[in-house]
Amino acid sequence: MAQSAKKHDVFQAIADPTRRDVLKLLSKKELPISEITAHFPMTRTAIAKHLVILSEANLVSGRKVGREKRYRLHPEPLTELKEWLAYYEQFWTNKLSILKYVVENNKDTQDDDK
Amino acid sequence: MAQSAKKHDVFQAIADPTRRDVLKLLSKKELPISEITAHFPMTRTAIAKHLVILSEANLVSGRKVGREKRYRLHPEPLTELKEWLAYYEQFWTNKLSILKYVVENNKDTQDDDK
DNA sequence: ATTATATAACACTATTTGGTTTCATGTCAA
DNA sequence: TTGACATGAAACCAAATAGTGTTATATAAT
Repeated sequence: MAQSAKKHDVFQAIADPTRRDVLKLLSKKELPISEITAHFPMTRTAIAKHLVILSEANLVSGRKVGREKRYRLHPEPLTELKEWLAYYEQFWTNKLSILKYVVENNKDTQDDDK
Repeated sequence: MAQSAKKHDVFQAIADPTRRDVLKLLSKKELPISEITAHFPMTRTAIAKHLVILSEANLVSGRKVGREKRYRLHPEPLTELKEWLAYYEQFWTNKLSILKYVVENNKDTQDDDK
């Protein structure tokens, strides 16, 4: 399957909450699809499709180990996000009210379930 | 369709290239829909829908001025993106090739480690 | 070799998305 | 008031996504 086909970019890849959670999971360690699936209320096939999208954005890659395929995180494409974001930082680095916003809306969606 | 303010989050809002371009446009100055539309190869209605999505993510707001509605940028919700991204910076701050890339493009690498 | 397991490959459906056209409403200016 | 302009809203359409289930293939262990 296409690993470099840029059908999906990093912006689309992280738009989905499930995919963000998958990335978070894989940031801890390499995992096979079945183990990833165990953390979500959906089928393995659905997770596999999410992994395809993440792969197309080059955010993850899979390597076969025996009969399972282990996926691991590739954070590099996130630099594109950071680049994009950098442009807008000029608009808040001199606005202290933003800090207030961050504190009041501290919605970090990281779940460290394992 | 009930437009609850959080139907679209910032991640979904910026997933579309057109919407990212709209944000960039509005970062220069406040603009009415018709002027925004002039920059894109699509109808005013399509742009209006994108603006609804951006509004739901609180990335833009519109105020009526006479018979036109001027939209302006609200960069604050992008901090959520920055927060999310900060978690992954740990994975490339020790990868010097990436750091080099970022530095060479004059992007500051402040880390909001959690 | 047989069997159990992990993943791949399809086929299908429902929903969402991004876009259109059409029509209605409201505002400015002559 | 009338006409031009700007927006809002609805109905509709095509394509892409996200999900399902089933079947096939490859590998590991016995």
